[in-house]
Amino acid sequence: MPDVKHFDPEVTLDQVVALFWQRGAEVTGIADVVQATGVSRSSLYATFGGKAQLQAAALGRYLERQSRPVFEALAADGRGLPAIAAFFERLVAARCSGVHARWGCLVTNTHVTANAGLPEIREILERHHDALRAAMRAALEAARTKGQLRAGLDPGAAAEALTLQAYAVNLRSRAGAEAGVLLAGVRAVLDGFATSEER
Amino acid sequence: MPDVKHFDPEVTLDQVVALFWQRGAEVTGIADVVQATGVSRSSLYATFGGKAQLQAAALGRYLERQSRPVFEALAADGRGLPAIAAFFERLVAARCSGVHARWGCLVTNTHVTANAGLPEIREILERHHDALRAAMRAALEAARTKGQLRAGLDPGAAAEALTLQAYAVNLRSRAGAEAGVLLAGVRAVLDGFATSEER
DNA sequence: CTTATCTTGGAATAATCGTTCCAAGATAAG
DNA sequence: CTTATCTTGGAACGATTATTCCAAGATAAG
Repeated sequence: MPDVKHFDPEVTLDQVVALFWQRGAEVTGIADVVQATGVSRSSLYATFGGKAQLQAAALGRYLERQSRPVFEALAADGRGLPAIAAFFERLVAARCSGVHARWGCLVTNTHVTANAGLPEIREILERHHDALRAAMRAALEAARTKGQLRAGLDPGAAAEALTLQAYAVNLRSRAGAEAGVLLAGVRAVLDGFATSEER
Repeated sequence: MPDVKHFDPEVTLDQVVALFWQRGAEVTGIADVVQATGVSRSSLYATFGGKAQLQAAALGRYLERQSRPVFEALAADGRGLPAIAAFFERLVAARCSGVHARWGCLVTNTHVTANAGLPEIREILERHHDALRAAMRAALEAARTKGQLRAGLDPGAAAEALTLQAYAVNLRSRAGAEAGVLLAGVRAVLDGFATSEER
């Protein structure tokens, strides 16, 4: 008997992700969301509950739609170091050019926001970090079996180092860093993990 | 003949730095500044001009008082790789424990804020980046003369990589990352730059 | 002590914040 | 087509935003 929603919450959430990603969630008001999505305040609150929950939902969706596929591709790529290099080349390209140029990464950006301390947000941040580090580690293990890694390298520490590099790329790209500079930095780290023959 | 200020602008600016650094400038209102400093709105506006300029002034002061001394110490330290290691050990300690634990770095945090695009802010961000990278490069050159670096290492790219690592340490520490994990990541990068005898 | 000049406290501004509320509209089952 | 139930548009809410304004207070020179 009841009425049904006049909009698609999935589509709306995608629009909210874009909004929070580009402008920043803290400086984006509900009025902005209403204008960008065409959905009224009432429907927004009835569907998502409030800004904090909308923010958490958008962050979770970003992780699933933007980050996770790339992480899984990296973890499944068996090439070793070339897979990691390709990951960073795609990352830098996505951060510095194209539709999302200079937007940074929503997860990285969220690290610095005021509500980063909330348990619900912190959990997603940690999930993102663990997923990326695990993917990096898988790629490093593949590199190891192919004899691409120098002796004595700790894969866990190396995976953490590469994950940190990715965060920094996201951060600096939003502030206008040049793609070439970022890639050179990444390449230096990667070369340090390789055998002298591989680099 | 005129009246003189009833407060010390230098002291006030230091208090503002602490406020913006810990809480974030975007979510800190002028009312918060008034309460924390004890200086009235009128005096604040008469002295600093407005929030945007207050923010730029605080950022500039952070760079001079917090960052610059450490950068200069790094650049002047002639030990080479141990100097860089010491820099990161102090950094991680300052970010994860003590008075400023989990505050991150004001400059790093500002990369993600909405007004990071303003020319006045962007300039300070770039100044900070150049200063840190130059200090890293100086330390790497010292390492080179001491024969600590592996053959074929590009000092510029390596300096950029280490600078990026520092940003990531700042970012992740604010979100609660463990000191040991951060140090392990840094160590992995540093080891990759060293000769097999040095690491 | 008068006076010129700056500073200060606090009220007031208009705009925006997230959120709530309710009447009007839309839906689909009976 | 009636009716029960949800959705929707939009007004309204109190709180907070950055900023402005002005009278009252404080200072130091003459």
